[in-house]
Amino acid sequence: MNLITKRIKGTQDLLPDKSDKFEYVESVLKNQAKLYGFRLVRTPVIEHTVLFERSVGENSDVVSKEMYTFLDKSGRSVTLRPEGTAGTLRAILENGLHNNLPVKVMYITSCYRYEKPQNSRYREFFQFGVETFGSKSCLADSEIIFLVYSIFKKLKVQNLKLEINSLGCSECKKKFNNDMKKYLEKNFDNFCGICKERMYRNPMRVFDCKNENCKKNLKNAPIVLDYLCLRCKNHFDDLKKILDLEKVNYIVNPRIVRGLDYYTKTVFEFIDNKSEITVCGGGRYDNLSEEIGGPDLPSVGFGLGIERLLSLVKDYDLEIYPKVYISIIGEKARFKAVELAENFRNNNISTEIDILNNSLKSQVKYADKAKAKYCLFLGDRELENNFVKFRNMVSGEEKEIDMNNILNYVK
RNA sequence: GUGGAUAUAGCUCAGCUGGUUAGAGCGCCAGAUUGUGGCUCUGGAGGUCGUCGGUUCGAUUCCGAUUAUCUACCCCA
Repeated sequence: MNLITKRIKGTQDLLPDKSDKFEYVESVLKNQAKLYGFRLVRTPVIEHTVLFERSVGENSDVVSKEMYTFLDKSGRSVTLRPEGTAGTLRAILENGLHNNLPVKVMYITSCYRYEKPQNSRYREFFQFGVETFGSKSCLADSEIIFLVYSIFKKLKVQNLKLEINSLGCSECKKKFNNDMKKYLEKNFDNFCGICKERMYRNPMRVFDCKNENCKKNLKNAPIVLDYLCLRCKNHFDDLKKILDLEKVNYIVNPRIVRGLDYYTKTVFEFIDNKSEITVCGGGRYDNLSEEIGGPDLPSVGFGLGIERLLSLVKDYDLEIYPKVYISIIGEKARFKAVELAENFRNNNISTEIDILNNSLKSQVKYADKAKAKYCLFLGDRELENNFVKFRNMVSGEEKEIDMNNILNYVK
């Protein structure tokens, strides 16, 4: 085969084999979130570019080099969403939902980032996320962490670790960044080029560098947690207390800072022990609403990578098999078979029928592969005497059933 | 953007230091079994050997370029 074109780099075709699993996981995500009181929102894939510049942060890698941004026909700069939070918050504010607090919403959407694809990393990927708006309380933080936990439990995903940290409010962040900058400047020559740039734009992010040398030089660097004001410290301590009470295991890692600029106070990541890949990341973003022109609206949420989650889900249960297969023997039976099939389907019985004009043998073979429960045979003999031959595909048992009674039989 | 690997049938892959007609397994279709799946046997369909160029009497094989895929880094879900 020589197609004129293939799928776009970093995108995936979701074929029936995998889509069953996708549907299953999606239903678990939605059901668990509903248990916690989150309701679904859908926002457009496409937003004005400025929304992401302001929220995710112009200096972040996501905005500065990974966005699908283009001018539409009227010359407006628009962007395919690179994450779910900004659009969700925009929609909440624009539609005035923040007048009834708290607002708890979830979303499952595709996101787009123009980067080089690799393991568990795509240009089009699916994100599940929840956001709680209007609560300063660490109960809101713990609630979403419990939700993630319950999802993994339900899906039987194990070997994940939870790392948490607190970045503090804007005051704490500012003080820390100042000292961090001083520290980095003192050791300026010991850091790699990227870090050197970062120390001026967003010093905290130097912690994300994986360069061994840089890591070494960070050993005596200031620690965010030492800079928390009393309120932030209490918030973080309370969160830990609640997690302890519910026996949720976590590691405090003062080095996780996250790449999206909007995070404040609590941040957390669920990391797969084997691959070290972050499956779920989130935290608090109390200033984001004001950043995009909204009121003071404390918020907390997370994003969870569906593809990454799918690769961790081993077994799942989803009945998708047709119940009945109708095999057709000879020309005359075709119309009767169609009539029967439609009758079954109208009665909520999933039914398949030969549409390839295949031999009877391959028809039954197909029924077997499709895992149909029953196979019906319709040929001249049956038509003449007004019955249907009925075969139980599991036991192999066969019966002749009166045509007028067949519906009750397959039910 | 930087590094590594790969590209042969629908899928997974063989193909020796270059040599007639490019193979296997699985899958698909058919027959053995003239109206019946799972097991077995037999046959069949299906390939511009990623693309372009070079070396050669001759290239799937060697060389160059290009594209695509995978993978590591950066970053993130």
